[in-house]
Amino acid sequence: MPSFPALLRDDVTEAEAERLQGEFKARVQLRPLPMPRTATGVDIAYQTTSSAAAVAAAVTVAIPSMKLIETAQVAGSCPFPYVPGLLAFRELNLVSRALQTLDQPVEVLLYDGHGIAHPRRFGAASQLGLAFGIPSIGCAKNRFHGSMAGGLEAGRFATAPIRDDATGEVLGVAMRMQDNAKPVYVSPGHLADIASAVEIVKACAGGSRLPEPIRQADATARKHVRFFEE
DNA sequence: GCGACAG
DNA sequence: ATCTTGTCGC
Repeated sequence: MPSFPALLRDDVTEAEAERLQGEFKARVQLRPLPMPRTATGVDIAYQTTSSAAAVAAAVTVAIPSMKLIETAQVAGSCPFPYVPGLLAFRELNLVSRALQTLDQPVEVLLYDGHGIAHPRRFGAASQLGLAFGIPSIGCAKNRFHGSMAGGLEAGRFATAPIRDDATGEVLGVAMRMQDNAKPVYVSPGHLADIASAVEIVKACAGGSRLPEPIRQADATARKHVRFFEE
């Protein structure tokens, strides 16, 4: 059960959503997180770009074997529009419903989006982790807030810091999951720090560009979205 | 005013 | 995010 259900609402206005982020962002905690035994990836697949029909999936795998432990998926709607900075209000309601159908406890959440690498240091990964009081890590496919400092080497697991353009504060890292692959953007969500987040995402590396828990959640969600449409 | 803009 | 075939490469 979530500690802060308000962070999972999808029936708020944009103004209310921003107010909620401002109210809760200070409760995010960054600290070392010991290597967990499992990681749970979550993702959503939509039937249409702008519409609400979607399927959320949660997949728990063992670390470091990446063997499947449990998977859950739920179909529903995401009525809140996509607004840069407010992704949480579009996705977390459905995501939370998928999470609550898991039988096994969740040790750390890997979210397909940013954590503190966000204009208000409160991306969807942070909001999800805080809502449930569970450690979370953001792992996004594209940069959103901040810029990469310096160059990024070509090899697997090469990293480069992502820092706030105004303050210079390091918010996360860009990291290649495979040689020469486009990097993913890793930032702490909640109850983890940058170093821990990087080590955990590394431990979840498989053979693709995305960490295995997220790749599997993505695959599961789109498979079911397709099935529900037919 | 002109870009930038997670999914 | 999603619409989409073949094609280049490991």
